[in-house]
Amino acid sequence: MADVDEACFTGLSLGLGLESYCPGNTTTTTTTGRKRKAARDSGINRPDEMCMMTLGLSFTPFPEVEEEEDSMTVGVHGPPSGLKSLPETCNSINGITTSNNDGSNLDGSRKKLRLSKDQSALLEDSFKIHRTLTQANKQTLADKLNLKPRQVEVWFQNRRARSKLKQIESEFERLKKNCESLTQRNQRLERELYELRSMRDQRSVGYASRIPDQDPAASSLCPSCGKITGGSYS
DNA sequence: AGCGGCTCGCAAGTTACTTCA
DNA sequence: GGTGAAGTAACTTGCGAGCCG
Repeated sequence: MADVDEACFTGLSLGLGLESYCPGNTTTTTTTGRKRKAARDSGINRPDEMCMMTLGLSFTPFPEVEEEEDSMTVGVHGPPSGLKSLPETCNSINGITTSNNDGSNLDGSRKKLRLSKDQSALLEDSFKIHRTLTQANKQTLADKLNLKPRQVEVWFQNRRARSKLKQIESEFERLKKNCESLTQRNQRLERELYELRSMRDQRSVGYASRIPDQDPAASSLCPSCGKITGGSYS
């Protein structure tokens, strides 16, 4: 059964006009259930819509272009480059379906939508309010933006990921600066310690015979005056 | 109450496409 | 025009939670 599911989600099998696939009628594993969900989110939630895809393959979108490969693929012989660069908010150009409902071209290549500034802005605004989506929210946004709910969902997932990445990066920068600062401080203190030890050694030359060697850790710097405290010769 | 199957949402990681220097 | 890097839409996989029989 899983094989059938797989086949139904490839452009090739659709192009061959396999019998229509009814997502709700099959007993599936968790994985295929997920695919079913993805298909539903992409707008394929009715068997008749699967049939529509097959029909969509039955014409030649750009008949003036000779086929270069065995398979009839709209992606390969697709719209003129001028059209292709237009911002597309749906999967059709001049009413001709150019991609599968899963967002990929019929030749199997992935079709990538570029969100407009307005779309991005609205999604950003929504993200600022809530980082996660409710079903209703998702549908509302999708309607507003003329996107599929699945696309809104994906955008939020990616946005959360980007947000987390930036947070990690800024945290890394903060810790790096902290580390640099502490390193500098450590170097400064080591220099001071070295100087103080030198001073102690010079002073202790005269007392060497009278005062036993002190543990450097036993003496410490007075934070207010900077002098050595705790030593017997301060 | 406990169990198994299913669905759903999410995070993490990856792929592939677009844009820009 | 070609190319590599960066950005990002879309995808895959795995996991946990909730629901239901």
